[in-house]
Amino acid sequence: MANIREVARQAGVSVATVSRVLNHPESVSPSTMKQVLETMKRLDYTPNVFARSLALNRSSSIGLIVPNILNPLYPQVAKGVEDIARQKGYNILLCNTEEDQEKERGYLNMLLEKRAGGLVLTSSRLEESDIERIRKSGVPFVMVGRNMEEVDANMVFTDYQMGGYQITQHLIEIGHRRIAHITGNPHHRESLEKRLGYEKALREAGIPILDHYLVEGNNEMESGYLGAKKLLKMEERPHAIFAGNDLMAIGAMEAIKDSGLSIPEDIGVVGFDDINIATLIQPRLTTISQPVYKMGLIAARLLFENIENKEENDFCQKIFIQPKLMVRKSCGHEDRVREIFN
Amino acid sequence: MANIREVARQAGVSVATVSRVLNHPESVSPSTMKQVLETMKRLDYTPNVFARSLALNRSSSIGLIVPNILNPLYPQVAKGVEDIARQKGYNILLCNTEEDQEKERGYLNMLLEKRAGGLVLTSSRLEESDIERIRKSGVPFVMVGRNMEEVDANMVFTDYQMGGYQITQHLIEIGHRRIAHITGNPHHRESLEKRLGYEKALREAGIPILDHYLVEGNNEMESGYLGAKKLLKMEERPHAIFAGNDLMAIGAMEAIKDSGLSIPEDIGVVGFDDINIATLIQPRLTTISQPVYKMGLIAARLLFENIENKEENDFCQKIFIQPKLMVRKSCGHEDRVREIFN
DNA sequence: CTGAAAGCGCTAACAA
DNA sequence: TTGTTAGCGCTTTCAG
Repeated sequence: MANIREVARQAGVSVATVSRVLNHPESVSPSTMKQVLETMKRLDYTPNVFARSLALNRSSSIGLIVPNILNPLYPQVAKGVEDIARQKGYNILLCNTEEDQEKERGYLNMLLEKRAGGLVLTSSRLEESDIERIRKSGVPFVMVGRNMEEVDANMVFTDYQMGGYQITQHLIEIGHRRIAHITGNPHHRESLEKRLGYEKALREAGIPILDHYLVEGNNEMESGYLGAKKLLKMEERPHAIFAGNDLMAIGAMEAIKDSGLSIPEDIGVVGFDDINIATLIQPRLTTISQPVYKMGLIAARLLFENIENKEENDFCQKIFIQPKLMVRKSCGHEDRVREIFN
Repeated sequence: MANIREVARQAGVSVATVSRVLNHPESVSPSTMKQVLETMKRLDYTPNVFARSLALNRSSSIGLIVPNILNPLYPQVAKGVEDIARQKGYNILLCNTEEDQEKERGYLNMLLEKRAGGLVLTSSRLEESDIERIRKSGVPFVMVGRNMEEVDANMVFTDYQMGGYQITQHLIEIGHRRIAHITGNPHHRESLEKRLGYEKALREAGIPILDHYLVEGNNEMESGYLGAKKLLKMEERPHAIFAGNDLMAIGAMEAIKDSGLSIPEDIGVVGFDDINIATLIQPRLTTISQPVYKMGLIAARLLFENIENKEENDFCQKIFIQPKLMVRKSCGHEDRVREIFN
């Protein structure tokens, strides 16, 4: 493979000029420019990325950290980020943490060592001190799906509390009173916020908040199944279950079906996320929609703004996305159903 | 960040020795070894990957090319590959081609330029000449989910023809006679093979193969929807539809439901892949299962064998994985149902 | 077992 | 506008 020196030699210029053609084309005269470009093409020259990265001390990769690539939410975010990154000539380093903070920290170290050009952290479990470390490293980053209020950083997220509020309120509105909630990992801010929204809606409606209607899950389908089983055993079986995400809602639906009950006649179920499966299962799942693909796009654009103008971006943006209630059939109340599919 | 020179200085040795500690520990005396290791730890030293890559002319990234990250099949493969890569200290460069050959080729070039340590190509659309180019570049690679018989390369794939045969035969066995097939992209080898299996089963059963029962799809859900719509309009409506993958099967099911028909009473539907949604929809989808996560693991292991012993691996492996028929409810014949989700 | 030194290919400051 | 040259940090011969 030809290198820059060979191009320079054959084009009859210095390596600096060749480098300039690539990096500062405005500072090269049209004629030499043409000369060099032709030689490059003739020799099928491609700059060595390692050498370039070494000299610049940064790479053209975006580190993308996701908690669980098997949750259909994240491939959508990934696609959003990737679509922008490709345009910019960057590529994606995929890091799947399996909701494990240690793993996530390990990946973070790796990405910092590899001097990723930028970072997108989705539903990150990192602590403030980790974030501080990223900032110190100078690598631009954006957080998606997590609002760390106390931290000054670029973020794109939805209003989870609002979402939890909206969907609980909807359940109340259509007549449910005994409403249970299966939370995500209770240590996660998002889970807490969804729950706060849930409680707020209950409180406003004058419905007592019952501890035993609050079941702990972990965002995986199985925990929804288990959580629902637990709820179904209760003497005062809930009228409806609000699961902290769609995966758990689907698990809950399975549990309900397995118990010989039907949805929504015997018990309503709603979720959060609006993953694509939500419209494919029966009954279709009422849920809160977040435009995840778009959030990926937005995050990536924001990231590149920071990569490209490192200096002037000392002000962080917190981009708030309004969640949207998708009323389908799993919550009951047939006449309010809006069909989504096709 | 400390560099190798600083470590060498503080440890009172040469940079070469420090490098040796990292790369050829067997050639360093225990005492200096200890000395150097301690200094490294004290200075919190991490080798600069760019410099290393530049010197070695290869990186510690695995390029992973997938046709469509939104198809739940591929995140599973990705996870398989990633799980192995992480163990080996490699990371994943994710490339999503959207089934576009040009895009795939673009990514391939990028990965070759970036001197990826290895490549995993899933359901690749590349041509023989592209494969030849990879081989020439010396970058080890493994293909997943595509069998290029004529090409000598490492491959992990399932027997698509067998799968198509098995599932069609099952449909025949339980009484269906008019069986239609919605193909994947007809230019893809896998689609062709599935179709050949379908035709073979029909032929063996003495059922005529009808051109108009062969509808062209493209592996996306919508094409399944459209394909089924087309089939439902026919005078002699098919008894069952074999869709080339689960996504299309789900699309077909939607179309059937939209037409007011029921599955499997009016018409049976079967798919291919056994993505996780298959057990979540109603009726549960009869399909052909491939252990995709495991295939990812196998492919990655094979890849690292090649990365680690570049010389001695001049023999390519073609790893054939037997597909498995998962009989559920969408094909009809209740009494043969085996439940999967518990 | 260890050290000196020559690259790996590129960028950018400095000079012209 | 262009060229010279000093790094960037590491690996690996080649000597010792």
